[in-house]
Amino acid sequence: MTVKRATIVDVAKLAGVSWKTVSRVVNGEANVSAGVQAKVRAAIAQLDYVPHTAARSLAGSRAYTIGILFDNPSPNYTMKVQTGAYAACRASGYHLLIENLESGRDDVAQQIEAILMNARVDGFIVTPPLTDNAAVLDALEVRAIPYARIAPVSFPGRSNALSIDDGRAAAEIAHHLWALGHRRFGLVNGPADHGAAGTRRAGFLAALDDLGNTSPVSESYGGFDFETGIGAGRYLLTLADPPTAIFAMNDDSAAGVMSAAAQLGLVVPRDIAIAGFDDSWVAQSVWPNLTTVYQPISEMSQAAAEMLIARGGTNAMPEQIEIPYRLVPRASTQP
Amino acid sequence: MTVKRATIVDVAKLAGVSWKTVSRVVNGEANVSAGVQAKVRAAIAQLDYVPHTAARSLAGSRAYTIGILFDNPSPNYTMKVQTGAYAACRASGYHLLIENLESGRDDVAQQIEAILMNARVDGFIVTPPLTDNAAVLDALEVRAIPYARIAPVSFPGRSNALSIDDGRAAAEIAHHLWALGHRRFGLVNGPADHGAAGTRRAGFLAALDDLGNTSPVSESYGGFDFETGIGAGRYLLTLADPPTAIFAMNDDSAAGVMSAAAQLGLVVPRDIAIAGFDDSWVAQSVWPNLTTVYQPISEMSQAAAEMLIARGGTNAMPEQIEIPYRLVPRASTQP
DNA sequence: ATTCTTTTTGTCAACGTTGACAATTCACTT
DNA sequence: AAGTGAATTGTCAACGTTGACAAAAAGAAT
Repeated sequence: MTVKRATIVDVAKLAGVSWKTVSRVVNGEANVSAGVQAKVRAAIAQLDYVPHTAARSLAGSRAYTIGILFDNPSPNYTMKVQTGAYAACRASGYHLLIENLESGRDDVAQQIEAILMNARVDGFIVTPPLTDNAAVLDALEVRAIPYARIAPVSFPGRSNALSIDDGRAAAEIAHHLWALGHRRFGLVNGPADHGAAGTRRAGFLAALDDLGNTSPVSESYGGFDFETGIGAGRYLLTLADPPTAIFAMNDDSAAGVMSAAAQLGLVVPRDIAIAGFDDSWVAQSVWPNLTTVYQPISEMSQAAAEMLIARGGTNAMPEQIEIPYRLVPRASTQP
Repeated sequence: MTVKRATIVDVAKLAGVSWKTVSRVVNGEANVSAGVQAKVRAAIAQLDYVPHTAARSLAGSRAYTIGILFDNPSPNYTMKVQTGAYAACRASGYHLLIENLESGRDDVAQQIEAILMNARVDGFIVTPPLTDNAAVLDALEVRAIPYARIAPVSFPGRSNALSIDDGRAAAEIAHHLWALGHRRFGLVNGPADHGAAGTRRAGFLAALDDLGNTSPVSESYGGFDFETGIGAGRYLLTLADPPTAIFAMNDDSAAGVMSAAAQLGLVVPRDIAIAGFDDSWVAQSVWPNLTTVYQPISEMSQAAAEMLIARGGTNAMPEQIEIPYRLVPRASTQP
């Protein structure tokens, strides 16, 4: 029924060498003469040989699998993470495993336990907000499971990490709005536990100071979602002296602010300029399209996966890599 | 460094039985006396024993992994599929593997080849639009890889499948709009290759006929995305005798129509009622919130995974399961 | 009691690969 | 020509589990 797959033994027989030699070629080990290499490669191609992952990971120490540990309410974000990691895995013949931790529940410890006990993985890519969850990081380290964090905020330097310069990106937003002539600003903060939101806020405020802004910045607090964005927007826009430009810390809440503006009869960007952060899918699904900062999520994720594949199994000597972001001006802040 | 994991041998020693007996208990095989069962379970619990997936799949025939084969531009959709499948897998100790096929490229055959050659999976969950891609289905069947399709349209009965009654759901939309007093209707079609869109269209039109509708339904054509939704909406709304209610075949394009309405100075739902399909994330991210049909995507996906896990490895005797949908009336069609 | 089933438990060889180590070959020195 | 060390290739035992089959124990039928 099923076509039986060729094994390393078949290849060895065809090439006229021992299996071990084939193994060496497959794994790119040194010290195999060019002639033998060629013979083996030809045999592999002829038989369509593909190593049996389960056998490899049973015999060796690697699992040939990278895991993603996530708990992100935003499907857009999560999918981007996956896309990047997937590309890296496919390139190296690795598999991608998805593990969803629900950190809102009260059995987090058990969930981690269950996941890590079962997971046969060469490393985990950890995404926000888990990146800043000490329990998660501890659990990984106790088991000596390598991991890389994407856009972490707390515990700098604790692990392999990929990030962008949130502060400078927010500052660019400030410059952008300032250049458009705005002088009264509003801010929609993220959830308290999302550290990057804090960094963005600081960068934004510092930049305004540098620019010589004197009027106080109105701040409102919300989650990172559409719903609370509406509330925050309504609050800011009904102040006695409302801002003419609002910076929301992510796109979803920016979309909420736009909705609030519409409900109040305000036209974007004529009456109010709005900027978000992430360049997620919403940014181009609202009208007018949202000015935002492109966060290279899949690039970060891809780099994370490559890192984990390359360094084969250690948390020692963590690497920190910064990936470039990009300001994306769109209609929502047009003059 | 790493805590060595207990193996089946350790458990057997502790319980005072042979490994094979432990294996039997772990796999829930029949013919193990109650007393031995209890002893073995106690030993397993005490040692935190978890079977080694790679070893199992090497020795046995199962891979303890379910794959998702997708090529969906909508992250929301894909994430829902994953969530459902993940729940089913976790419940049975299975792993979830993600494979992304890019059917837009011209090397589809090679991609399938590469994926299926490498994939050690007990079955694939296939999502639209791949569900209706003959090359994909053929490739799976040639290799005798079990699979279940989610919301397929073409090739009915060809495989295990999970679906909703698209036609009846669209008919309910028609009834809903009719009951609100609308008599002039517009339709935004989906891409030609998306069969479910056709089914929805047919159901919608048939229902209007049944209701005694006499005025012709204006149709426009678009993709399934926001961008083309705008174009379709603008077309419909600038007709000489424009509709008072528009049904777009998915939420993204419905959001586009709403945007077009806003650009034309029309107020939803006062001037124009708009309904979508899917109850995706956008539906609640636009204002006013979108009336739509809840598509139980993660339920379908979960059922698909359970099916594949349960029937352990065959495409014979495919099962067809229908999952209930739900009309979700929201503000966009409010009187 | 004795035999015959049936149920329960055990033994052993795969499964396809890697890692440790041994053996061979090769290219230089002397 | 022999000796040396390095480069290349080979052998064999794991890895942790399942499947096929054998053995033992327990029940049922005589």
